[in-house]
Amino acid sequence: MATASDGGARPRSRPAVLGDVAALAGVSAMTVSRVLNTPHRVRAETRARVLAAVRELDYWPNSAARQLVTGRSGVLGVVSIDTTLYGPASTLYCIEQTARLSGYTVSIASLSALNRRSIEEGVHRLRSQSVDGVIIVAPHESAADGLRHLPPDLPVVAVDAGEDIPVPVAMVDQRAGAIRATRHLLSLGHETVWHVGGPADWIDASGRIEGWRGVLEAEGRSVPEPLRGDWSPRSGHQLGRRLAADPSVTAVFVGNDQMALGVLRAMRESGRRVPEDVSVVGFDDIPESAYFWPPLTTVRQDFREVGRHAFHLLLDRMAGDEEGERRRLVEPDLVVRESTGTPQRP
Amino acid sequence: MATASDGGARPRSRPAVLGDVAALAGVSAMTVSRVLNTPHRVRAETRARVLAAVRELDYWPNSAARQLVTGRSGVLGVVSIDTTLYGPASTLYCIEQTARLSGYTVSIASLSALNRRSIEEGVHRLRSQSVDGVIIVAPHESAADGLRHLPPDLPVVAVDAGEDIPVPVAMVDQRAGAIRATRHLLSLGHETVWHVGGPADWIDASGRIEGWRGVLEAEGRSVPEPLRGDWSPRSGHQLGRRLAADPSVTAVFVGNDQMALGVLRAMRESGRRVPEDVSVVGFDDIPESAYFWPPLTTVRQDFREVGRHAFHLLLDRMAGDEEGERRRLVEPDLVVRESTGTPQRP
DNA sequence: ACCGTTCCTGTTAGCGTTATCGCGAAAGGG
DNA sequence: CCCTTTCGCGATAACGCTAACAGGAACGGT
Repeated sequence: MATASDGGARPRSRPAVLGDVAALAGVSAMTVSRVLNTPHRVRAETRARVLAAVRELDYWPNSAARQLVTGRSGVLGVVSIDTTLYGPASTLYCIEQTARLSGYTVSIASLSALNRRSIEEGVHRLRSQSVDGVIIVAPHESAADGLRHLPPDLPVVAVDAGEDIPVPVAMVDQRAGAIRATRHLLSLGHETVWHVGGPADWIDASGRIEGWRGVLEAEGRSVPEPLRGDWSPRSGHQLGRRLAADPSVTAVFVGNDQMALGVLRAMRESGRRVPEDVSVVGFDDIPESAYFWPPLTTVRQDFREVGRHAFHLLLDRMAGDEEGERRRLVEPDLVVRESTGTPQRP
Repeated sequence: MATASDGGARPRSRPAVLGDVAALAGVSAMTVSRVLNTPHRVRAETRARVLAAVRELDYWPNSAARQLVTGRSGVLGVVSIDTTLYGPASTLYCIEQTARLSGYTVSIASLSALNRRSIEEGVHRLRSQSVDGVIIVAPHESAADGLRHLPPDLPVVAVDAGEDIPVPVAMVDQRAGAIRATRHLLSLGHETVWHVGGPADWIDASGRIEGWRGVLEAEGRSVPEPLRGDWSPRSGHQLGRRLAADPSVTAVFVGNDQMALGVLRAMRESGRRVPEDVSVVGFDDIPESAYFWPPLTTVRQDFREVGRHAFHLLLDRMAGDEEGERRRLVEPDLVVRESTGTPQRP
């Protein structure tokens, strides 16, 4: 034993283990374990002695050993697409914050590609690190296939996913957001509303299109063919030019704020004033939106709330609730700024 | 044994362990372990039999057991401030990508506050999950104190940190970026350059101020008092108004792109044209910058490169290189767009 | 006085993996 | 042909912790 030759415990080389603490406190290893896990089951005086020894030796439990015997690791996995994007980054951030409060650590696996294989691989990487559960942030249609073929014994929930998948889902109600944005524009007096949407296989993009189309149809307005961008300002700019060239366009609902930025620029370049000639609404409410020119009317998504919901759904799942909630929707808010107004007819 | 009553191995309830594979392949557990860790030390034929059994049973090693005996977990920790910010998010993303290629998983600990205690707590959380090493992303002066009081036996590197700390550092050369931005403005013919900087205790903010001031002093120009914002568009807007009110201001170097956005808006609101009346340079090159109005001249930081460097520094550290590199700087690039030009004197 | 009960602590036996040593067989060297 | 060396594999003993049981002491009710 190294402890013997240490002659006390001062210049310890090897980190202290349970046995060292037990020896110093004059109790069994089991009692030390109990002090750490179920303190109320140990006499106050003994507990104090053990805790003193813990502090003296600077003892910290070995998570691997604990995990080996309990079967739980206290680690959650998050499989996510590009965490550089505002939405996923915010969601991840909030998942971590929430998880921490409940004593969980979060491990991540970012995806470069997005398909069944990459998702399986991401889940697998985390699983082989023995995570207790996994949250998947992959808002793509193509991800659904991955979500249907998960290891059956691993608790999983998804953020932003379609309707017909076998895991619980937390997400912002995209339809509701699109409905609010579109109604807002109609209520200002616009004949109809054009749409610049996100890429075809994004769940969010589809939801927003549905909501937008639904309102127009319900109100009996003409439904222009939606344009599809790739979320980037560049694509918004390109598509914005097409819309700017059409004088009948007076209101545009854009799928996210970054593309809306591109649209704003395209309008300006084409000499169409916002909001006098054309009204523009975005989606997301990124921190920059309020400082666009003009400040952007947009739909705010509470990603923090989504993260919280996802975590709690997962917690239910890990507790074994097979019949828990299957879907938690977060209501988005319309933030009206200066990029929308009553159309001014010549 | 559950295996016995399983009657084969088809409807397994309990996940397979090493012993199950060994039994099926007709070898000892140790041989299976060798096939997985040092395949070349096993006869090809035996190896094939074992691998077949591994596939048949869908065996995956238990990381906790492995870790318990080897002492290594294959997990890296990243302690970071708000990973919603573009810089930290990008860095984190790239650390994860790089780490994955070397077989490491990444666990995260975001900080809400930033001081010695919060950093120690973050490092501690990860450490108690037995990470093999930690990367700290905390670009604050106040973090330095935390960096000086780390557990001595844990490999740690930092991203964005001051000069006098005892761990290796990877970062963008902020001074160099500021120097390029300032020289660019002077070369266009501006008398001097104003500065809107980040919060006082941010390392990056200090570096940018130093670079900016250094150029002005070297060129014998007057050095205006720098203004300090908080990185947000809002603060850039407020400070931009002050600058817009001063007709002698013709060039502004702003500490990040978001504040630059606010400055652009303030200038416009005050009737000062960019770049005809005032030139503006930002820092970061966030994806939106090219679509600001006007498109923003800015300094691009390659966060991906920073992430890569940080990981490799940590790898050296974990290999035991006490005397490895201590500082890796990444050169930033000036991206000239349309927010800068020759001052037009009346 | 006796018999549950409750409280507190210890003993034993793993959890699933790899380090280490050992042994027989095959291979190389004189 | 004998003596080393290498190769391929197995037996055993940890790694550090907790589940499960066991047992003694103290307590209260009959």
